[in-house]
Amino acid sequence: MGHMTTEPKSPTARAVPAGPSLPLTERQAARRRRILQATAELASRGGFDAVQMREVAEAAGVALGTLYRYFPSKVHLLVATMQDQLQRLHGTLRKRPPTDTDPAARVAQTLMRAFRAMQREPHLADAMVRALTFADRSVSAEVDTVSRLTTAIILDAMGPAGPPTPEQLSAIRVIEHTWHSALITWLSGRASIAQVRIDIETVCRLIRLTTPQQA
Amino acid sequence: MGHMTTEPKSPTARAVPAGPSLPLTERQAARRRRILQATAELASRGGFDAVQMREVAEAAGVALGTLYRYFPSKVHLLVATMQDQLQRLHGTLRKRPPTDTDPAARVAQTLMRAFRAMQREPHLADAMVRALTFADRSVSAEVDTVSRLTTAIILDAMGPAGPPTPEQLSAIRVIEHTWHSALITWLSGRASIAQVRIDIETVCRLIRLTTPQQA
DNA sequence: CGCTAATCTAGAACAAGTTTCAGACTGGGT
DNA sequence: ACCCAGTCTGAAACTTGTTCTAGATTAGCG
Repeated sequence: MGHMTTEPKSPTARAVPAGPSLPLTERQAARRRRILQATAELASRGGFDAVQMREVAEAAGVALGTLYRYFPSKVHLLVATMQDQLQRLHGTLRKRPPTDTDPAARVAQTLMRAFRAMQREPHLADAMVRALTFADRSVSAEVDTVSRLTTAIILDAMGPAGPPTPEQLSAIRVIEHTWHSALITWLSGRASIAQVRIDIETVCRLIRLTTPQQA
Repeated sequence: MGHMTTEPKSPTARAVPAGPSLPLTERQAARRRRILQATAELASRGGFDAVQMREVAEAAGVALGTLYRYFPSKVHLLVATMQDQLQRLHGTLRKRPPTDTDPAARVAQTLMRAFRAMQREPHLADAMVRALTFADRSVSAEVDTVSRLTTAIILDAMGPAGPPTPEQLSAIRVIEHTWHSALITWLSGRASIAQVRIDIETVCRLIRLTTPQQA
């Protein structure tokens, strides 16, 4: 599996960062898109194991070395894919926000919607979630981005509140923990869909604890 | 990384199961012990990546093939190590149960004690927890054992209650989710020790919700 | 003791992630 | 049009998990 000892790249080594901060050539942006699409397709077919770097490279019409220049490891690649999918989901959710009046219920509703999306592509979900929890320090930044995206989605679901209190942020972190871990147990066949729903609903009660003020 | 397509072993292939159900020779039990110890030592030194199957085999004085007969994959090996360590921890905790009167606080206290144990061996914790969350269906049974052990520890901490209600079991599942996921974020450097404590304390409030009867 | 099946060992072989390298290609600046 | 630095390609090499094989060893049994 090669090493991966988070050492800073030597001064001459370059990388192709992800953010729109760096000016990518049109061809480069296209390459990146093709890579992510190939990854999602392979993942949808067979999950984590089916995403093989050589196959991704070939499917994207790119040399193996190039793939590694864009994404320094398989885990980076899959976490980037998750960013991509999450962004898409966020957009979808914005269009049809949850209907319930209770913030806790809205969050649960939103997460269940996301969960249903994953049920439609369980292999893809497997690849992304496994990568996410397997990621080591060298992927911190990228995983953090995913976490921030998830937080944003939950905050959106909670409704048009002002700045969240520290207590609410704790609750949200715990909800995210539960979300990821419940997904894992579902993906590895140790929990049913119903059980995941119960866990999500259970943890969402924490939100109620932090917003005791009633309408 | 080879395949791992959970196929039933051919009728002639044997495996050396773990449970005390199977009568292991003394030599075999010793081999198994040596393997687990070598694993823990290597893991303590350098975490998941430092546990290399060839090295484990050599350190345990066993052939590579034998190692694979006892533990069919690296993940199996590390999950078994976690079972081992958890059992040890459970014993230790039984001796000095938490002191607080509030069940929720007792659970939090217990988990923080476990967390402190992990802080003493962060690399070992890394190896075990990463294996646990990376495990796929072929390791379900073993991971489930770990989960049951964890549940037992939490139930112990909650105190001498009768059979837990379904609601309490949900809360416990959510606590376990949070526990695993919070560990992951700590191990990958995305959360501080303080933050893990807050998350644990936050999620433990769920217990209070399920035991409203006061003393 | 001597037999047989199961187990263990040493080592080669294979698979997939990762690294490396020499040469072709591209984009911008002159 | 020409040149340079940076990029991309194709292919080989290396690492580590996993599998396979042929031959020793061991455990139990008559």
